[in-house]
Amino acid sequence: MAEKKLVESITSMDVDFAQWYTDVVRKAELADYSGVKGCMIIRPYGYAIWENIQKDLDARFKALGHENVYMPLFIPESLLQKEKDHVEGFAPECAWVTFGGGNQLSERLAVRPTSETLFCEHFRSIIHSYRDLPKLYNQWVNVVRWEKTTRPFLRTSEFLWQEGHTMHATEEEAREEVLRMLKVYEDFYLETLAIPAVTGRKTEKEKFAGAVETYTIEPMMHNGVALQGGTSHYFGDGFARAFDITFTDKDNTIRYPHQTSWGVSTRMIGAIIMTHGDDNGLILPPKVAPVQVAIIPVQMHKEGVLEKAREVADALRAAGLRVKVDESDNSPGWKFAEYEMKGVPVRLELGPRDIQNGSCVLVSRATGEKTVVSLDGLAASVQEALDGVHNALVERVRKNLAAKTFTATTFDEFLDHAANHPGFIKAMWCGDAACEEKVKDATGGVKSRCIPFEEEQLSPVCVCCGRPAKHMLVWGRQY
RNA sequence: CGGGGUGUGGCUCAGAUGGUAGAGCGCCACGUUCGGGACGUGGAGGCCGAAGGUUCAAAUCCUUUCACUCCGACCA
Repeated sequence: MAEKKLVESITSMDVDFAQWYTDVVRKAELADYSGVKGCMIIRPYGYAIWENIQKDLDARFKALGHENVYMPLFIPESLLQKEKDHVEGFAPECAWVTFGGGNQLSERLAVRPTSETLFCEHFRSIIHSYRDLPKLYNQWVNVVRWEKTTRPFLRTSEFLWQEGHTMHATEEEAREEVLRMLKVYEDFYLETLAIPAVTGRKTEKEKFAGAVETYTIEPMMHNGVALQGGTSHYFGDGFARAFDITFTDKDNTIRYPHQTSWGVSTRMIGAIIMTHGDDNGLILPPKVAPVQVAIIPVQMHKEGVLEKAREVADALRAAGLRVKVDESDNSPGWKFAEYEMKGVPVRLELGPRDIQNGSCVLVSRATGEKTVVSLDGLAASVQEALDGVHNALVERVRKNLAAKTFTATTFDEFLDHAANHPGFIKAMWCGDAACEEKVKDATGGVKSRCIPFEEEQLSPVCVCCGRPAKHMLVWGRQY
């Protein structure tokens, strides 16, 4: 991080974090603005990250028995209205189709903001017996939510995500599923995205529309602001009752199944940018980087340089790595800066000198450290370096999270942190939504992130009202 | 939805008191270069976000509108 600033075209994070973010998004060619309000164009480099995310998560879902399905893009209004809390939650953000083929529709159709209702309608027709349960479904789709203000990846009117929807015979089993899937997200964030994060349960005030309980993963961005990084909901049998989904149990009793849903979105790409990036641009976790190794031939007009570079690339590819040789006629210096900006985890410099020595220069994007490595057994050295980048990122995020997590036992202390120390605040809470409201007003936007799974007993009383505390909350500002 | 900002070649911007568009970078061609954003020569590219209005004349003044962006409220 103490590297000198090489890319003049990116605004420094310390000067203007928001501007830095949009600079990185555009300069690294992740996304571009489109002619459609609030919607972005995800460019090939950004989309390739999403594809890698999908591949990894999809395998995790399937390993636990989930099957992929596809539900319609449109939801009839009557269907959306079956569950009261759900409608109220989404009504303000719905886009409606009122015309089709030049004719006004008899019933308008919502462009899906989420698909609980469609799944419920389908479940009603396919669930009849305990033998039909559980149903473990997932879909990779786009959804539309009419947002007031948008920002690439973090909040756009249309975004891509996966939504898992499951039905279970018992509450116990459904609750296990909810926590199991949150754990999948937590593992994925850590193992694949190199982002250690806080997990826990949302308060009543912050939970999903229609849910009994909402669990969340809350990564902290480099600047101390939280991002709701994924959610897993337990619905009880509320939707099942609203949609009249029943099954006959083993004891010949008719029961309502218990439901869950869980999702993560392209917002995770925003999380990657904002947790790992630096003033030279993006830093991609090796597991999702579209290009893991950029090979820069130096003096490539010299006999044998390009050939050797291609040969090295092929050897690395054979070892399962994603490799790019930049044969363009830009100068090596330009290429160094370019791949740093695009966050390629490992760079190899290969010139006549190296070839003569049977070696090349390996540079880590995480640390900037340059080492000379032998071309013999290069794949192993590169893999080691990629692991090194992953670990360095995890360590850096862990430190940032620790350094920017504060504790408050009095309201004054809380206000001081909220005003002067960007990050998370741990504090005790009485359980009353009124205190959450009061904190939000007093601090200009600090909200409860979650009741973490690992609570501490910081004080016997609520930091806000002084009544006996029920839980420890993690608080923070959010994107 | 409230408050602020910005719209001029692909990008960043310059265009006082209105007179019909410039620069740097990028792009294309050729040549020389190549170990931290190389250089030379030549070339292409914009009626100034859009619509009205004032004027002999509008990138410039007025009105409206749209888009983007930042800060709030709302949400993944």
